[in-house]
Amino acid sequence: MYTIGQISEMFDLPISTLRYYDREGLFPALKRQSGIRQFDEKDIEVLRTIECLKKSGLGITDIKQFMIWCSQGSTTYELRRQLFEKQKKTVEEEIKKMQQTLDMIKFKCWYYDEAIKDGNEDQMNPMNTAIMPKEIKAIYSRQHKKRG
Amino acid sequence: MYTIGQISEMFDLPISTLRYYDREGLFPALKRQSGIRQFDEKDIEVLRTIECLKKSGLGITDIKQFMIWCSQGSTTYELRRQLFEKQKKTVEEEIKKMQQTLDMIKFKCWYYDEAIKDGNEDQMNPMNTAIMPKEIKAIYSRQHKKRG
DNA sequence: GTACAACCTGAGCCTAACTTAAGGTCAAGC
DNA sequence: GCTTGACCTTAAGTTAGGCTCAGGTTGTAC
Repeated sequence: MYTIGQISEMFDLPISTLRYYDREGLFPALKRQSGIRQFDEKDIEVLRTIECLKKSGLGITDIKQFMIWCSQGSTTYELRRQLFEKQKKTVEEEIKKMQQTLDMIKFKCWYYDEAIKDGNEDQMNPMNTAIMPKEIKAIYSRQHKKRG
Repeated sequence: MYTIGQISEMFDLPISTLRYYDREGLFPALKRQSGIRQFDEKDIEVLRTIECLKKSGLGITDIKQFMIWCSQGSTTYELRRQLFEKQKKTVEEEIKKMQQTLDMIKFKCWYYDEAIKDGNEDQMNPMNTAIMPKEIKAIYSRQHKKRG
């Protein structure tokens, strides 16, 4: 059994955040002793899960839903599996987008290296597509509809 | 020359967002005709840049700073380059973390596949570390300090 | 029996990035 | 000459994910 202060140290999370999670219903099984929260191993597992789900981009309300499903036993396995399948796709998509953004940034680094060497960038043209390698330009232009 | 409505369609951004960006000073060179915003090619380039910087995780205030640097000409090349170098590292880090999260999610998918087959998950143990492959467990356990 | 730390609650505050509401201008079409 | 639609402004509201603070309780040490 751990107090909120011990858990706070353990996970390096502010006490206020843990209370907030509890208020939002993220610890359906958390016990109390004359008002004071008592965290056991199961609550620690729950907190680990919260951290994982948060990292994957889930919001507090979705995490709450997941915790409710957990407390409902094996009838919700399928729902929980679906949640993770969906989240898998989301994260995979996100990684792909980040990779494109990274390519863009790498181009910008190169661009400013050149600009510093040459000293001839057009003042209000922070993204000169004319000199852009075309694979970068493709990513860049994907961000808006064609005109005309 | 484009109106705010045309730009809104072009970039699939709400008009309110474009006005918000303008209010925040993200279009230092935007012109007006009797109050009405007139977007030209340069403003479109600026908006593309805004979208790119946003994707890389930059906040509005940092983007504004960048736009100010752009309007200050070649004396700020170095500052702008540094911004992108920093951002490159940030995005690379983020991709790494996302990759770990993805591994975790993949494990969860597998876990629920098994649970659905066997029907024997421990009810309040949403993350059973005992059956976790150890490379996943390592990622998972990294999230909190050791106890005892 | 009192000092002190650690806990509790509820209400309100905060930031980011928008969004909505209320009220106003202006040109075109009928 | 009035309605419609696209534009404008300022101010306030929203959502997420917390944080802070005032005021109160609990438990252990001396």
